[in-house]
Amino acid sequence: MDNKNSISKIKEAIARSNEVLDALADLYKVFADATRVKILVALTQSEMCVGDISEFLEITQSAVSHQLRVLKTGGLVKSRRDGKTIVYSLADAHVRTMIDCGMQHLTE
Amino acid sequence: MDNKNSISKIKEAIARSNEVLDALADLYKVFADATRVKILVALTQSEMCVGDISEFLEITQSAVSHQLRVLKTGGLVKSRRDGKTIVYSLADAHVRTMIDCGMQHLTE
DNA sequence: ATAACATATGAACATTTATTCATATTTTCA
DNA sequence: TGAAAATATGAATAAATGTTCATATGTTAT
Repeated sequence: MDNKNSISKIKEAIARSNEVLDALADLYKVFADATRVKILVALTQSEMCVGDISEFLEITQSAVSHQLRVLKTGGLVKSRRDGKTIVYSLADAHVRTMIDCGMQHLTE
Repeated sequence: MDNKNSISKIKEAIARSNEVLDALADLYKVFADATRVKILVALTQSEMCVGDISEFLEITQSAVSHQLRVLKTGGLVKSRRDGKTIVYSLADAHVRTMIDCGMQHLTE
């Protein structure tokens, strides 16, 4: 059957891009947490240090620090030291695009 | 301080859109699994029944069914009955856009 | 009606994940 | 140098998640 044939073509295509699709899921995983999303959205407005984020999200400094590590490992934020504090900001413009893309889906 | 002031402005903005940001994280959650991503990408090529998906992903029919429910609850796929089988397809064009957006981030 | 087929569902289990607590590290300033 | 401040890290715990197994539901064809 023709349908059968095209399904197996798709199967091959998926198998070929298996690693990419795993990476794609991993990328979405980084966005898939309310705390991280709020951190990212906040960083679209201004760079911030850990203490500021902790304060305005009203969660412990440790929790923020752990989540920032996830975001940094995922390549979504970068950091620089400024005296005693460490200032976080979005890694690049793509992050903003990803958020906008999701928001657009929500608001249809 | 001016920085202090702008941080508290951002805090208010985040608090105001709290529910939206929770929903945004929930949306990303639906994409945040390799099995679901592969199902979605497959569906960008052609609508498919559960058995086809199960076969080409080489996972049990039950697992596929469970994941399709997550995708459907999340509003990413829709289904229609065709005789004995149930055919799944992408819910709308936004899904494709979300995937493209993620892919673009990966391939920079 | 009943057998066969396709899909859905619920319970159980293992794995992952987010947070907290305690503590380590690094920098500033007295 | 030593105390204080800001951040990072590791272990522990609770909650969420994905898969499998067994079984239920719904559809077709005999």
